[in-house]
This record gives sequence, C-alpha cells and structure tokens, in this order.
Amino acid sequence: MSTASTRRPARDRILDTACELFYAHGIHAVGVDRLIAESGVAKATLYKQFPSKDDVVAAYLRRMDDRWQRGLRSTALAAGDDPREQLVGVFVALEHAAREGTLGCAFINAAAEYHPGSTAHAITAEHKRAVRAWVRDLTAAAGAADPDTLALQLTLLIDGTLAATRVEHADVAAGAARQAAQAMIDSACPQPD
Amino acid sequence: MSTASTRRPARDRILDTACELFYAHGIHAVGVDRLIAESGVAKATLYKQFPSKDDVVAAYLRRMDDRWQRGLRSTALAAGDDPREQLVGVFVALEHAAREGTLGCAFINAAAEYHPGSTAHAITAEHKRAVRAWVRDLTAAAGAADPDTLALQLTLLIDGTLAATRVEHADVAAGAARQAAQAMIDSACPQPD
DNA sequence: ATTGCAGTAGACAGACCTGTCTGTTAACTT
DNA sequence: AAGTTAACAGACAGGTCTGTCTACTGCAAT
Repeated sequence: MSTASTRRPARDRILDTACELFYAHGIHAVGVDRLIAESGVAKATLYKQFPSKDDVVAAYLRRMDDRWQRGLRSTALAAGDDPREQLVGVFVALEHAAREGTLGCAFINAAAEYHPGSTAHAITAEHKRAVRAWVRDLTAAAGAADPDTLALQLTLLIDGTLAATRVEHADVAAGAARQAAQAMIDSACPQPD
Repeated sequence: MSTASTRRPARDRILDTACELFYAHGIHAVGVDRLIAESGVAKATLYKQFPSKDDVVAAYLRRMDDRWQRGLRSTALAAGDDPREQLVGVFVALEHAAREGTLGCAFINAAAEYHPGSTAHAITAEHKRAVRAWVRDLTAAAGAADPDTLALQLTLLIDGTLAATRVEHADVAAGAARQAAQAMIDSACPQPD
C-alpha cells in the first residue's frame, strides 16, 4: 500500500504501543499478543526486533528515560538562566503534567512489579541516579550550602508528586509541591543578587 | 498433628503469604498456585475463603492499610504529646523502615499494576486520603497556618521516600526527608512555647 | 526478471493462569 | 461412638502466556 513508506518502522510502532500500554496498565498485565495486535505488527517481527518480552520492557524503560532527560533539559531551558528558577521550573512542569492526568513515574511503576534485584529495578535505580545528579548540578549552581541533600530532598518531592498523580488528579498536590520546593530552595541557597 | 491447634487459621496464613509475596514481587507476578503452596493451604480452602484472586488482593490491601494506620498511631504515641514532634516522629519511623530495607508503599505498588479506575486504585486513593487526613489533624493541632497544604506537602514527602526505598537502600534519603519535614513544620507552625 | 529482505498472518507447543471438582483425612461436637 | 465440619491433596477444564515455526506478500536493488 502507498502508506507503507510513510508508516513508522515496525520497531518504533512496537515501542509506541509498549509505552502506551505498559504505562497505563502495567507490564505484566499486557501480553505480547495484545502488544502486537495494537501495534499492527506480526509476532515474528516483534521477536525479530526483540529476543524476548523482557527486552521490549528494557527498551520501553530506556525510551522513557530518554523522554525524561530530554524533558528536564528543555524545561530548564525554558525557565531561564537562573538555576533556582530552573529548579522551580521542574515543579511547574510537574503541575502541568498532573493537570493533564499523567499516570505517575514509569520507573516507580515498573519497579513495583518486580522483585528487588531485577533488571527493571536496576534501570529504575539508574534513572533515579541520573535525575538526581542532574538536579544536584542545579542545586550546586544555585549556590546551595549542601547541594547533595537539597537535590535529594527535591527529588523525593518529585517522586512523591509523581506517585500521587498515578492515583488521583493531583494538580493541587503538585502546586503544593512547587510551593514547598520554592521554600526549600530559597532557604537553602543564599541569594547573592 | 499436635501443632494443628496452634497453627494460624487458613485464612490468616493465606493473607500472611499474600502480604509477603505480593509486596515483594508484585501482584500479577504471584499466581494462586504459588500462594497456596507457600501458605500450605489447599486450593479449595483458598477459594472458600475468597471468591476470587481479586478478593485476596483486596484483603491484602485492607490488611496493609490496617498495619499502616496502627503504625502511625503508635508512632505518634511514642513521639510524645507535641503534634510537631509526632509529625517528625513519622519521618523517624520512615528512616528506621528504610534502614531495614522496606520495599516501598504497598498501595503505590498495587496502583502501578492496574489501570486507573480499578479497585486497586480506589483502595489506594482511599488509603492515601486517610493518611492525609490523619496528618492534617496533626498539622492543625500543631497550629499550622495552612494545615491542608502542609499535610499535603508532608504526605508527598512520605510517598517520595517510600518510592525511593523500593528501588534502593534509602536511609540517607529518609534522613534528608526527615530534615526537610522538620524545616517545613518549623516554618509553617508558629511556636507558642 | 530474479533474488533477497522485511513484514504479515496465523498455527502450534508447552508452560502457567484462574477457578472447579472429587475424594480423603483429621478434629471437634454431641 | 457417630456425625459434622474444615481443611488437605491433587486432577482437571478452559483460557492466556511466551516463544517458535511455516507460508505468503510486497518492495527494492541488482
């Protein structure tokens, strides 16, 4: 058919569907059959692209990680030059996400389905470490007295907000988180302006 | 055998095992067969006590809710009479839990495995509401200017800490959370002493 | 034109899932 | 001692899971 050349490659379609279904319903709740049915791909194609379902899961998490890192960076860019404002910008973005009805953190969700020590846990831990390191760079740039602790506290607040958005429309919660973050940043960073 | 009379009733043994396995491995990852094998119960017994696996899951969550509420109350009792100290006591308890290697919040974990709108989500939302209401009573008693917002912020911090303890040994994180909570409480509650 | 490649469609195997059913054993009650 | 009840052991049904395999289709490049 004529749309064949314009259609996204099979691997991408699989991952598109995986992101949608795994994120909304959980990983174990979505079988390979449903995955291929909704992505319009033959089973053999899926197993050619990915040796097993676990590899689809890993690729799903890696893609989500990419999205997050990209999102964080563009959020910071949009928030201006002041690292303090960039940090608060992250929480503003969370507020928007909560208003749109996000379904929580894909990594926390994935870790919930697996025993500690599993690959999903490892990828989740790695993602959290990366985000925390990124936040830590900002808290350090903001001149925080103890950038590590402040970064830790802010990421805990982020994770709490994300967890809340999984179970309810948490725009109020996200607003409260933004406000708390602002206060924590203000009190931890001596302002030299 | 002679231990039969001292043995816990079948229903309790099923729930004991459910708490252990569902919490550690996730709900979908644990089948009924494994449940009965590890609790030493016949399949017919399980299906006599619970109409379906979903009912086991609901009972599991209800028991976890009980445990939490009980734990919160005894934590508050142990922390003294001052509501501010009781609030901080919750975070001290989280620190202990993180040190023992807790596996996160059973409700956040359960919600991650189901689509929004499911029973697991409803029970989770109800649990979170109850905890938040309990914390709100304390923030009000502590004389917070805006007890609702402070309660929201503290519960977000709690959830974030719990989410972190699922993916890593988060004793440092829990300590940072306690410190942040202390600061938030101090700045939000005018101290009349 | 033909060869190769990537994808589609779908049958199939074997394991595991939930849930039912039949029988047996052991304890408690009267 | 007899009867009742609860629990045990495990076969079984019907469905779904992951993963493999065969056969067909369309496109692209030589």
